Amino acid sequence: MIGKLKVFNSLTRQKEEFKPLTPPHVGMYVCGPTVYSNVHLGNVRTFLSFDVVNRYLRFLGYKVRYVRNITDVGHLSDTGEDKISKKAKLDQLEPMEIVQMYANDFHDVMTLFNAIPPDIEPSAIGHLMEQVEMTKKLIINGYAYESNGSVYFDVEKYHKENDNSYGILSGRKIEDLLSETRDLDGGGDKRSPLDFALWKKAAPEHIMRWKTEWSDGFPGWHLECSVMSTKYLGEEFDIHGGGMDLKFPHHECEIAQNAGSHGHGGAKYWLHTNMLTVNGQKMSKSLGNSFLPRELMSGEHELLERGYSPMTIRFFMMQSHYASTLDFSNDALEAARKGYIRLANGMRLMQEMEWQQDDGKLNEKQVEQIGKMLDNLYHAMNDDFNTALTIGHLFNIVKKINSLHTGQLKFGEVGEELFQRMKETFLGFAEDVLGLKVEADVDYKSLIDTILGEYKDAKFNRDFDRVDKLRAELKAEGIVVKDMKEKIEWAFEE
RNA sequence: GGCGCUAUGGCCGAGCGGCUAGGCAGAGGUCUGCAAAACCUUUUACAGCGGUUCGAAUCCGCUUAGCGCCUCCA
Repeated sequence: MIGKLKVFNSLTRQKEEFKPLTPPHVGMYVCGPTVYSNVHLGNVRTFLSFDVVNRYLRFLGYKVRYVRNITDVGHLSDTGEDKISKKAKLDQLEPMEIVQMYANDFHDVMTLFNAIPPDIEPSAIGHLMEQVEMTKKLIINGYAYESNGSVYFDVEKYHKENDNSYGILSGRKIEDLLSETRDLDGGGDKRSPLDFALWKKAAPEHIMRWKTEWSDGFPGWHLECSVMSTKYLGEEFDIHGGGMDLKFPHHECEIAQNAGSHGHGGAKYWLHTNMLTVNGQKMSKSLGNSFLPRELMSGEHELLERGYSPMTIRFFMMQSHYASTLDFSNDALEAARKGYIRLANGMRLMQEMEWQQDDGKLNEKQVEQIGKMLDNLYHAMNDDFNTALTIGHLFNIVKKINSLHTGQLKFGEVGEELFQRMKETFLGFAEDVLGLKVEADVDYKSLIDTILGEYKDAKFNRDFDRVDKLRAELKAEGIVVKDMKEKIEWAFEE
């Protein structure tokens, strides 16, 4: 390994050296989507950011257990209804149909963007028992109380008895919160407006409900992440990630639940990704400015001039740091598209390029320069996963690749050993770490048509050797040419 | 109102005390049957006003503009 990995820890608000609790193992939990609708690009950005974190840790040799949940219950909308059941009612479907539909969509989208799936993808409903258990434990420990069939977390009591630690993550002061809370959804059952639900009694019309000793109800949103991270990663684990907007109250409450039930706050390092913006404003479903991945790819959106491929979008996102906001615009996307083509061409050349001895003599200056460029890739990623800088360094290497390709730089000047290292490192960072791949952005149908045009000309000229050759070459690719009376057709070989 | 963040060249976007970021766009050149690509060179910067320092996009203060969280949100 070259240098040390440093991460910006939201908990301490500092960049810290990353030291796993039990190396070489790393436990990472990321808050996944609530599957009540299609994921939008903002969601995608967060998951792609953590995809790179996961990839880089593995690249460095860590054995990562990556857990990312699916929220299928407990997440309430502003009207106080469960998001899933609300959508189910609207579409006249079973809540689980909604869950399945959008979870499938989410997975499809992440696959398109070449994200590595998590090792465990637990769902909230699948862990109801555990949630009930944790709620009981919190009651026993005195940090939760039952009120009218619901169970709430006693924030102030927890705060007093645990070093005033409510607000430790988000930097909020409990007094400020108290003086400014707005009391929504008739929380008359709560002792304090700061308290949050662990278990909620279901209204009669509520479809998703389970029987417990407290009531027919459903679990609170914050609880699932505490339960599932603890179950699969332990009471203490390495990394917890999520979008900035989850920092408060969601993650703050998670810490409180963890500490309240077993004495440990959960993760050692908290990583938060920043928002994707459109014209300077946060992309969100509620603001109505969100883009669906599909819209971006097809270009069917009023703000878009054309469609962009998944890798172009991935590249575009990697060009900024995960903790900075990233603004979406046609110009930025178009620049990314061209930039990505340049990088992809470099990747393609590098994949195919093999060492060859030529008349070049080892050039100290080149060797040093290239060696430094390769080290820089590590330095950039080690610095809190700086993918933007990494890409900058990759482009510098692309110049060298192109020069080798055109012969402006001789292989001999680089030397075999460095060349092999260059190939391995360059492709390692581009493909394995950043998760970029060369996409065949070529319309194979028009390619076939071009070849068939040749075929037709050759036939017209009675150049049957050429005709036979073209037909054989296409057949080798699994395509049969069919000479019809009026035209020439093709089909996949059966 | 509280807490926090950001302002970099035509566009995007790194850097966060001295060392060419990078991409896109623009200009010139090399190469080339043409075109493209590639390579080389090059023009536009650090919101404003003060301060700290031998030296500041980079640290501190103020001003201005914008954003986020505080309420569902990745």
